[in-house]
Amino acid sequence: MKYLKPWWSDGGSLFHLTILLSLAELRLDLDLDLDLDLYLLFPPRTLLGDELLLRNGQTSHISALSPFPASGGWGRAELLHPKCWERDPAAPPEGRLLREVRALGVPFIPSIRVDAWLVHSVAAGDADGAHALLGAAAASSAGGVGAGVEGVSQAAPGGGGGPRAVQSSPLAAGEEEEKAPAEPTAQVSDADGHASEENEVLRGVSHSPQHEENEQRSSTQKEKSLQQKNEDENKVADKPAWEAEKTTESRSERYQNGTDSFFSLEDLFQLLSSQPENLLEGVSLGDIAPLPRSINDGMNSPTHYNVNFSEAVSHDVSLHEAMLRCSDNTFRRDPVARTSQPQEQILQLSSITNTEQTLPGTNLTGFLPFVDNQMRNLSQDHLYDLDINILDETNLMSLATGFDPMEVSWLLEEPGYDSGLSLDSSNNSTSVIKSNSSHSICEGATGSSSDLSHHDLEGAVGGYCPEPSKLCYMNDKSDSHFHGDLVFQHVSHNHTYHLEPSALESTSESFSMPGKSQKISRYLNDTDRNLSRDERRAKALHIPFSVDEIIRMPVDSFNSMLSRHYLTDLQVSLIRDIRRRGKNKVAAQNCRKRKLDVILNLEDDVCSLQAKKETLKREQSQCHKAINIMKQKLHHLYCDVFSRLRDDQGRPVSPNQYALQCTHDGSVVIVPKELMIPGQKKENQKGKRKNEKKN
DNA sequence: TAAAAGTGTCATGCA
DNA sequence: CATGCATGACACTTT
Repeated sequence: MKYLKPWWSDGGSLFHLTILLSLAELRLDLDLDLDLDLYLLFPPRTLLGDELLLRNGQTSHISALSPFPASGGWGRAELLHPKCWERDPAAPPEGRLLREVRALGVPFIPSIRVDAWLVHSVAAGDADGAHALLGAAAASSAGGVGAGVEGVSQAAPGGGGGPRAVQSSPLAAGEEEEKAPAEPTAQVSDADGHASEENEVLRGVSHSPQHEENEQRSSTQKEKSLQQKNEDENKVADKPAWEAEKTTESRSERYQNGTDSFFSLEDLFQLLSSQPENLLEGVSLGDIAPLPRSINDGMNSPTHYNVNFSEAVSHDVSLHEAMLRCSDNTFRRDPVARTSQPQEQILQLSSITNTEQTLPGTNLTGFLPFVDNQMRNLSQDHLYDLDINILDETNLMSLATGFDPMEVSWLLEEPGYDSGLSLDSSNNSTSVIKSNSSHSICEGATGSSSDLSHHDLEGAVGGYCPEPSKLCYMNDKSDSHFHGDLVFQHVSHNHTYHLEPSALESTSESFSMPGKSQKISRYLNDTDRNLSRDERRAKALHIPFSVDEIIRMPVDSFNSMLSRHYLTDLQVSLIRDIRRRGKNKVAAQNCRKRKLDVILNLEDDVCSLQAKKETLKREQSQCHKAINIMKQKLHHLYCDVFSRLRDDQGRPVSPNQYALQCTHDGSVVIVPKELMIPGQKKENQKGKRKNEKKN
């Protein structure tokens, strides 16, 4: 194992650590000896040439990136550990980071980058082996870097001993050192020219005289620490992981009480979380799963590794991880310098990246066996800058940040999210992803830019973290314009409903993704869960108006409001969308009410008409009855009349031969039936039949 | 678990 | 032309 010792300042260890939390692919397991200053830098996006050392042994790099902003994309801030304040009362009560971030007022997603880089890799000397590498390049401004170095290739001796090599890496490193004491500097320089050259590039100040001096110094320290470490390792070697963690914790305490202060990332997150306007609002330490004792432990075996991953991230996120490595700060901050990366290396890495893209998924479910040896060597060479002390004397904590691009960007990608902006323009940020293929680790880092943008949009504005446990990215003001544009572009092109499925997938945008809402809702805390989507969006974008206000406000007031406040295009767009949707929602509700009222009214009409019908039927039957009664009376009267009638000869008049007929003048005459009007004749006949039947 | 009801949203047309 | 409103249609959620 090779470790590059963090450089030490007069006041203690000042370890500049790079932690790039890619929302998609990066995950960091680390626990570092951090003390005085912690510089947090906010990468607007991953930079070209950034290497990703994957825990599965793969090495990747960023092959396509947007230009580095001329203004300097790296926000940089300082966070002071409370212990530092104690030592330095004059130190500001809060880190520059917080102050600067507060001053930003722009969306940012917490991320952490401390000046040096940290490498965590499973590239090993053999194909199946794995080793963990923790690298700490010195900050360019920070002076030399001690280098307790062991051969990387010795991390997993015996080939096929990956698990063992991983789990016992620190110990194994010590053993290796005892058996064949490695000369760190010599190894660095003894590496083949190619590797050395790359190391030169990557390690930057590592080869400075001061650095060499520090290396020697740190080598001594490393040997001491190795002895201590080996003792500790032997004590805890057979203990369960949790016991090992306890041991590590106690060791941490010891370090805290000792000369070397201990400052883990957990401390960092706690510190951040303790801030009133904390940047990592809601960051749950539960999501920062403790690493099993050491990175190496975490790298112990694929199985163990996976288990840790699953446990480390308590969400259903796809756990991708990688360490984003860069040579040094200068390199990282300077795009020109960055482009000076050896093209060969880039190409090689690119090829690996491309190979990686073909792999199903990136959640590192196992160690990939096909790691190219050359690549491995390259990785090893790049991993010289590792300080065993880091593993040795630090409580290795897992910063489990397995981000699934689909899930970390849930807010923006909520089904139906519509920025209200045009559909037709291309999605630049997406194109970046596509250019790198959307599923590679490399893309994960690169894509994290866009993903970060999502968070920038949704979660980070004003420091709001929609998914606190997920969002650990910080942006700084210098990046805001750059990042903001990216964000806006992304959202601008994020209309969902006419995109092809592939596009939806690539943009993590789904208009109808079954189960996604539930998935999203899982990430919402109780407060946010009660909010509507627009409310969450408004909250995410830190829109200074309530959704209700936006919707109900008269158009004049609305327009004046928009003009009065300085709002980004994105905010204005969202506000208009909110207003449009809100009004339409009310309109739809009214429409449905009206529709329901119409239906209810129609039902009432039906009921009343049915009642009326029944009434009429009853009246009809009553009329019929009355008519029949009248007819009966008429018949009786008829019969009575005829019974009294006599002809000229005194004989009774038969009603069968004669009928009574009213004349126009009102008189009644007896008419022979054959002389009767046909209608009257029939009527009389009917009456006769009825009477006969009744009789 | 399937079906119905409810809801939000979008597209479209009209005023 | 911008805006509001109404409404059908669709997808999704809730019952």
